[in-house]
Amino acid sequence: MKSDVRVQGSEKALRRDAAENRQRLLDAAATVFSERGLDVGVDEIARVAGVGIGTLYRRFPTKDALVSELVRQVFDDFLTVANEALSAPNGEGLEQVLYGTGAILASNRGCLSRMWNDDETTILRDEYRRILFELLARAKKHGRIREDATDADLDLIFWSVRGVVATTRGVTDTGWRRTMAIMIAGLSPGADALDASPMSAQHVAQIIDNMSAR
Amino acid sequence: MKSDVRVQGSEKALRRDAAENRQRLLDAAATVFSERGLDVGVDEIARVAGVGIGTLYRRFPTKDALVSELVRQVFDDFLTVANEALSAPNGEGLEQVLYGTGAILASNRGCLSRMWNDDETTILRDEYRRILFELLARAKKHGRIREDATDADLDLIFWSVRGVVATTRGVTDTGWRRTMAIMIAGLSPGADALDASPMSAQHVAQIIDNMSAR
DNA sequence: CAATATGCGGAGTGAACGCTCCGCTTCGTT
DNA sequence: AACGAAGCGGAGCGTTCACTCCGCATATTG
Repeated sequence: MKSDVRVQGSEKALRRDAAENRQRLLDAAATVFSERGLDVGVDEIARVAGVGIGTLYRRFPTKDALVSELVRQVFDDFLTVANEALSAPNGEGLEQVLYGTGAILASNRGCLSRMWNDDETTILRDEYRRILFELLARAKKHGRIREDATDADLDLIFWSVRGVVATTRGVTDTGWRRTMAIMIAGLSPGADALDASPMSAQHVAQIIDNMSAR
Repeated sequence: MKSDVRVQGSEKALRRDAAENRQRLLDAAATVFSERGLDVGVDEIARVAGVGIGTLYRRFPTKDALVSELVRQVFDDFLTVANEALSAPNGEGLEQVLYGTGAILASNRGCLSRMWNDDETTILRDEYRRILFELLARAKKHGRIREDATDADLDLIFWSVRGVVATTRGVTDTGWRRTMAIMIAGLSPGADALDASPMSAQHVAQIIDNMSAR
């Protein structure tokens, strides 16, 4: 979703073979982490990518940095989906972005457990959440979502679906889709009154902080 | 929830000091795993329990065995809550057991990530699920839950809440409670039609198998 | 083509961690 | 009190895994 290797123009361009290898490493890492989790060793990543371990470490200072880059790309995808949903009519954008987010989560299982963020990812995440909140407001205005739904409820949907995706692995997509449908139905105007108060914004902020902390 | 040390009467009773140490280890493990996750080393568990590493390994053959015992106790608690809910009137037992389960999950964060099961735990789990399904049927009969809700939806609630609990850590209980409320509302008769088909029983079985596999 | 910078591979290093082993201690019994 | 069985501690072992280092290879420039 972003092919230029340079970041903020501060790094020198890579030699052609080096750039290729970098991409192979990212592809290999995405595949292997998805299929077998983040505990797979770096040597396995290098092997699948067809390069040496040294090459991996010349391109990514630590294993965490490699994972971070993958996470950054996932958030990049989230943001793309969110921006597209902004064009949806009649307040339908919220549902669109939620299902889109679920689909991305489902195809990036490997990175699910480590969602903490570097500075760049934090920016993407904040922008993504800002758009989600805007879409929630629109959905309310069109009567698709109940008035007492809160921004924090969207975070709950995210964490819930992430949990279901992590559990259902590659077995089926019906699990997270059904979860999404149930939660959206629970936030629709016709549903019963909710028997629990929403999370406070302070709590949400603290939780997100914890994720970044490690 | 079960103080006798013997299992199936096949093991000899422990010496008094040994039994004490065993309990201290379980308590220490529950605390430490809850607060810092399952990656904490066995030496730390032993240190907190105030015993040597050797003592830990004389009582539990592997670290996994120690975790398994904790998991078994959690499922024991699930089953207790489920049995209590069977006495609830007017089909209210389902909500009771769901919130009870959430509370147990929230107080056992450490074991969340490894829910795979030994034989004994599998029995507890199956019985627990059987009761949940019974309570779902009753809730439907009393018009508290929509007719098109399925057994598998209860598994989704479990996995969702577990995901939220894992994310919200010790910050707040409002997160998982709100999630539960939203999902129950989504399964209430008044809510919108669900925009997704349920998980098949086969898929659920496969997913649960995967959890036991490792 | 020559010259130089950049990149490459993978054996090796150090740290973390699960687990074992054995000399010493404590408990329970007679 | 005396004795054997059971328990205890923790140094140390083996393995795993992230990461480093350096002699060789390749791309790029002029």
